[in-house]
Amino acid sequence: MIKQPAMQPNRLPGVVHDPATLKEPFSLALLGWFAKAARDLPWRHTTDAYRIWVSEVMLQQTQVKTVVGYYQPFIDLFPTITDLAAATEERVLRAWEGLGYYRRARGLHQAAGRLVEMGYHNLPPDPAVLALLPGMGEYTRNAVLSQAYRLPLPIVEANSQRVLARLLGVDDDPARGPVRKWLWQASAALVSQHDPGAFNQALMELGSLICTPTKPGCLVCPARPWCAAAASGSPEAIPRKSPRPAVTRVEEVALVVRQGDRWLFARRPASASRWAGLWEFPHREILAGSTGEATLAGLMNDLFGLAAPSLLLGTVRHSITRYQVAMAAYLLELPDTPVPCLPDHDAHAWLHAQQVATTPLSAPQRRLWQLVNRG
DNA sequence: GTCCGGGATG
DNA sequence: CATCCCGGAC
Repeated sequence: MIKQPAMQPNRLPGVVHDPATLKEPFSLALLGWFAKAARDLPWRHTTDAYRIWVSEVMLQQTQVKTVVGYYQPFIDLFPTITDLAAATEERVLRAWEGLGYYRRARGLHQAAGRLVEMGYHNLPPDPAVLALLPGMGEYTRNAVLSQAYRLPLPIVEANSQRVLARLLGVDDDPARGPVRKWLWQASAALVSQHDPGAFNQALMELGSLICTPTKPGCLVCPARPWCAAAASGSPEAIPRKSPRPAVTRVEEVALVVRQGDRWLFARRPASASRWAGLWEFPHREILAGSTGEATLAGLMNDLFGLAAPSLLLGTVRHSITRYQVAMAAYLLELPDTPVPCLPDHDAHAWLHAQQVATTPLSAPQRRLWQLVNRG
C-alpha cells in the first residue's frame, strides 16, 4: 500500500499562492475594504448570538434582499431564545411564511426548546453544544460563533467558496468532497485571529458584491493583487458549476371548499418532505394517463364521497426544486358537510378568512387564497 | 416563460 | 448524492 499524499486540488497555471503566505496582506486588504464597503444590514447592529443565529439561518439558501424583510419582524415577535421556545410552531411558521425551506423554521424552534431545557438563555460559545442542535451545520455554527464570540473559526459557503476558489486558483469542482475539505483548511489558515467575525463577513460580502458569479468586479477588488483567477483572465470560469437537473412539469388540481363563510384547510404532517406543518387546500397530482376531470372527481369522492359540480377559479403556477407545477383550482360550495377524510394530512379545519390570515401557508397556497378572495 | 442562486440532511 | 423553496434576473 502506498500512502496517499495530502490532497491537492488542480490549480490554475501560473502563480498560485499558499494560503499561509497570503494571510497577513489579504486579511488587511479585505478588512480595510469591508470597513468601507459593508452594507448596513439589520443583523450587523448586534452581537447577540441569538439574533445572529436567526439571521444566519434565514440567510441559508436565501438572498440578503429577501431576508431583510423577515428578520426584524421575526425578532420583534421572538426577541429571545426563551420567547422562541415558548411560541407555538404554527406562529413560528407563519413568521417564516414565504421564506421557504420550512425545515429551517422548525429546526430553529426545536433548537430553542432544547437550549431552554438545558438551562441556557442564549447560544453558548461552545461548538460542541451547538453541534447538537437541529439545522446547525458547520457553516452556521462557525458563522455565529465567530461573529458573536470572536472565536477564530473558518467558514465556507457559496460566496466564500467562490472567493477562495478564485483567489487560490482552484480549478476543480469545489463542491466535491476532497476539494471542499481543502477549502475549509484554506479558510482556517486565512481567518483573522483578531477579528474573525468581520473577516468571515467580509469574505462573504466580497463574494456577494464584487466577486460575483458571472461578472466579477476585478477592477475594484481588494484581493486582486493575489488573485489567481483574476490573473488567468477569465475569473468567471471558476468555480466550475455542475448543471442543474432537468425541470419536470407537474399538473395538479386543488379543491377550494366553502361552507358559508368558512373554508376547508388541511395540515401537512411533520413527516412531509416539503411544507411540513403548513396548511393548504386539498390538492392532488394529475397522474400520467389521467385527466384533470377524473382527478378532481377522485379527490372529491375520496374527501366527501360525493360527486358535485365545481367551478374553475383559476390556475396557480409555481416552481419548487426541479418541478414546475401548474395547479388548477376548483370551487366547491357545500351546504352541510360531514367531517371529511383527508389522506396525507394530520389535521383539518374550517377557517374564517381572518383565521387564514394567521395560518401558515406555502407561497403557492397563499397565492391561491388571494385568487379565491378576488374571484 | 426559463434560469439562477443558495446549507442542511437522510 | 438527491431533496427541499422562493424571488428576481433575464
